Amino acid sequence: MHRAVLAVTKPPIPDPRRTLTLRDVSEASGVSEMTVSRVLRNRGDVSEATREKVLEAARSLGYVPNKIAGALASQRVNLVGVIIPSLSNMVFPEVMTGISEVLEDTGLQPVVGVTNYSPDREESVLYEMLSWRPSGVIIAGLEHTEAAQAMLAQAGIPIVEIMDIDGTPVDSAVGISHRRAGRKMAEAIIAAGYRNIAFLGTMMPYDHRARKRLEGFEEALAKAGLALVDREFYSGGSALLKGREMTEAVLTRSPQVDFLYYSNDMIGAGGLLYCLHKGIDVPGRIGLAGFNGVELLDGLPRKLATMDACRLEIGRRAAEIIAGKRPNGVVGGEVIELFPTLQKGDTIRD
Amino acid sequence: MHRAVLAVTKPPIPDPRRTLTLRDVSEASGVSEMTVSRVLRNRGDVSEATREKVLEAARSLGYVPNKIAGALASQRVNLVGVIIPSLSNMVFPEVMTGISEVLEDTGLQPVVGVTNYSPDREESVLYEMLSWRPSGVIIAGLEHTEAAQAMLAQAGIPIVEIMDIDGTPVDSAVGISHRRAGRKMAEAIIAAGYRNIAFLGTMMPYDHRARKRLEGFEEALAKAGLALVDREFYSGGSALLKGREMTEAVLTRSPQVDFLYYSNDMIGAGGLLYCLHKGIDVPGRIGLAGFNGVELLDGLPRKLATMDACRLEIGRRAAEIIAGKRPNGVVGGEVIELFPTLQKGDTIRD
DNA sequence: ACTTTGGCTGTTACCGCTAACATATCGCAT
DNA sequence: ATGCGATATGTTAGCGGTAACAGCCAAAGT
Repeated sequence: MHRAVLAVTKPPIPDPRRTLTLRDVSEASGVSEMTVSRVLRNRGDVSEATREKVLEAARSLGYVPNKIAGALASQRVNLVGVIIPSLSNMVFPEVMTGISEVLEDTGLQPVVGVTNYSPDREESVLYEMLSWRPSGVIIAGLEHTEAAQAMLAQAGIPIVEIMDIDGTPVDSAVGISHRRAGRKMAEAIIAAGYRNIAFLGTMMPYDHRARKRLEGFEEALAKAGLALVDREFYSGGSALLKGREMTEAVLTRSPQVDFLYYSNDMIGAGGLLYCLHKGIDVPGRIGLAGFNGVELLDGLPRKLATMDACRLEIGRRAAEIIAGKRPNGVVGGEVIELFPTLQKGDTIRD
Repeated sequence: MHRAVLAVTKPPIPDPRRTLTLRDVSEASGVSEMTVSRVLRNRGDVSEATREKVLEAARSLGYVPNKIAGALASQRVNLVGVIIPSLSNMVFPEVMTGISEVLEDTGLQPVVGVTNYSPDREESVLYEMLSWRPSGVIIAGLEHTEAAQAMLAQAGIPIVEIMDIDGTPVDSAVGISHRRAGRKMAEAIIAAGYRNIAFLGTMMPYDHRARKRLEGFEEALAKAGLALVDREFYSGGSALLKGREMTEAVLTRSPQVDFLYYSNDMIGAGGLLYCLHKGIDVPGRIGLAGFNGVELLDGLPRKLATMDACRLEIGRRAAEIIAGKRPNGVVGGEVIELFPTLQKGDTIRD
């Protein structure tokens, strides 16, 4: 009834607060909705005169196209889901930078989801994202819940698992081998003559990459007939402060320790500041190393030994895969391994 | 033609890679699409038996609802646009945490856009976001391009401008007065007896909040008959390192300086490390202060004076406004001022 | 003059889901 | 039985765009 009336008598006072549609622009400019659509998307041939007219109308009305409708009709969504564990350490923002850089001129747009290292949260974030039918998904790590794995496999879009390649990806993967990274660091430390080595790191049960680094590290120690002398874990709080506290704890408990291997640069920096403050000879009496190569370290009084995680490059490569910028083997399923370089800094003796 | 055929003969071998729709679940479970829809959204009465049947079917098929279609049909989108300048300093991630916390149990989901402090980029990010018809927008700062202002005003959804309240918001605002913050810091510094004060900060022409802090700061200096003795700006690079370098530059150029006011904690920390390294008496010979209250500072050898920017709280309050969790004055247009507290730390003498 | 061509614009039928309403079903008081 | 309310399920008509195709018309070809 209501509608029937409407169909005959146009609503005389169109609610000014109602959101605009193509029809409004179409009426304002005297062409069909289709033509307006074409103008606004720069698609198909439209005469210059019409184009001007339409753009002017759209501008003056303040029309913002409805991508929801557009996406539904065209079955195309210019969104790329990016699922990462955290934003509060320096590592993922840098990955994001790499992703954005590449996506910038592809018309694709990253949408970030944060999981706080929780597999369940990851699963639900993923579900939420997939329900918006993105053009691709970039997700940190190779470990996911079974359901998440299934969703990724079923999604029918390119999936890139990033950061880590020690495992089997669902589709494509870009990252480094954390096991190898741990191993290499251990080898360098041993080569420098340190023998009483301690590990200090996060306790988070789901930080698989830190775990793998430690595994690789211990593996290499074992091969040299060594074992960790001590270990200390933390969770939450200011990483810099934790590094300081843990270092004190370890050095008090195990005075024979001559090397401290940290699972990330931030706690490593805390440890370094502590040692310097205590007047400990670094790297003579004690050596230190972290992981990541965060920019922050450049400002420290002494450069912490670390290993670059190739974060920017990982972001770039992952985005390139999603954007289809590569020798198209339609199947996907590409694994790109990057190789971090060891930076000895000033905290491992030569 | 093609379609006519389809209408009669169901496609016999449904492409296994085609994405599933409600219809698939409906057929698999023998009820109407509408009932499936109801089950999956927990809306309306559905018998327990049917519910089970449907959920089982959906699960076994691996069905993921299409929110695009859902949003279009229901005219409801559970997304909140969050537009911020950067992710690579600690401040916005913390705001995000506050936002996520509150949104968590409202069914709303934050979607982040990053502008890199570029007004044009902000405008286009905003346009992009609005085209997805979010339920609300949280955007950093009060300064936007004219077009962006217009879009925000027209959008017909709650808008919250955050971080800053020195200006006129489009709708609601949650933040602190950076002018007042600068003023208060100056007053504390003067009260402590420092007289030869230098400013070290970012050069970014669009960091309006840093600018306002400096304005407030100088205002208070002027009131006490003082003026900045020196100033130094930077852009890009590792903030910690820049802080170190700038500090060296200033102290070399203006040896009479007895206080260094930094526009953020990160460069302040760099300056502090430099001074300690040089054996300068802090806060006796030279005092230092930053801004933000970042967690990082807890790990420093000495606590830098700073002023908390209430980031977490800002995020929370903004999200609450969007979520409608407050004495509903439908009009919106609420301004919430938060008051940062001065933390003198160990770098301003008593 | 009569097609042909190609540029420009309009028409139609959906995209996958949900609001609103219609209908069926059942138990139970009357 | 009859009617009624409450519960459970189905039907219809879009949401606001776009793909695909159809139509129109002036310039060009023969």
